[in-house]
Amino acid sequence: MTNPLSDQAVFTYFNEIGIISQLSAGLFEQGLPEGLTLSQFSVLNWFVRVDVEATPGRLARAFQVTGGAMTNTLKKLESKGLVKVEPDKNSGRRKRVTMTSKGNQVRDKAIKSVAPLLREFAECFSIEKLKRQTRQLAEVREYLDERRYK
Amino acid sequence: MTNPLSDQAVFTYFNEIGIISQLSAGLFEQGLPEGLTLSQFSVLNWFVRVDVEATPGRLARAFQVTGGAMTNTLKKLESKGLVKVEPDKNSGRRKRVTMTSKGNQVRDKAIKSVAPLLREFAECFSIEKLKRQTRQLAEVREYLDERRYK
DNA sequence: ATTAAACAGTTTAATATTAAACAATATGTT
DNA sequence: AACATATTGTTTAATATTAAACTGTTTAAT
Repeated sequence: MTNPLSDQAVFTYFNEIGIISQLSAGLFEQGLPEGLTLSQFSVLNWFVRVDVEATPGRLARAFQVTGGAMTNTLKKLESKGLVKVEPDKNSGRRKRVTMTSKGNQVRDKAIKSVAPLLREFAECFSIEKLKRQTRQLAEVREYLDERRYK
Repeated sequence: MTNPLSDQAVFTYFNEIGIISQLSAGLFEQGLPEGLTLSQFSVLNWFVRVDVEATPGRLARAFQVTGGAMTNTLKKLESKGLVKVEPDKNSGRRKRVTMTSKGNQVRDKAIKSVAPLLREFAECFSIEKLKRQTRQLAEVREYLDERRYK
């Protein structure tokens, strides 16, 4: 039995998320240096937080984008000299992506430029609440990810 | 004084939101009929939930997109015969947008096609929790919206 | 009444993304 | 060993979006 009320609740939920995604990405990118996009910054940040090397496929999976999108992002980063993309010695179809020292510097600069934005936000919203929300969001994200190819 | 830990928490929060936005829009659009995009469906849905007529500008503000984006969305809807766009009799620069009866039918059909998706989701996540989260998200959305043009 | 400013909507150029087709390489089965 | 299949990454075409320039209209100020 369908329940239009709960349907509407679910729809509204995702609608809010979509708008926040759009607004936050816009605000965030305004603060980024070197014409970095959010995707590009995210890749640089990944190299600091997760691992010092990666394959394009691993990055694409990490950010839930298509391989084509990651190819594009990496090309932009490479043309700015922020990452290095080399053939993998052990496998002819893989590539090995690493961050350059310039990439590291630009990432630090980016962190500094957006810090005021983030701090201002953190003043208005309790970090504890935010973390609680993040855990709930992660559950939803995992749910959606599982249903991605159905 | 900067706090990198809370910066990271805020960043992770918006990152989860961005990924959910992407995944949910993709899943949702797969279920939509007539090649409707999420934006197009959202406009149709608006006419049922909010008002029977609108201007392009009002819709653009409601969905937090640029005027150009709304022009594009309305053109697509108009070419499918789902909305009608007329000059406003009282003002030469405004236009008057209404949904056609076909638009109404397609919206109903769309609601029906995505209902299983929404219902499946509603079974996994308590509606009460969802509504609580939606209220929190709305606060964040309002915050971002206020800072949009700073 | 003129003129300047604000407003509503469209157009243009640029871009990030997707899905699908493609090339090259690796893996597994017989 | 040979061949089919899967994997990895790139390319291509389409599209939704943005910012900025532009057109036409209304409002306000003098």
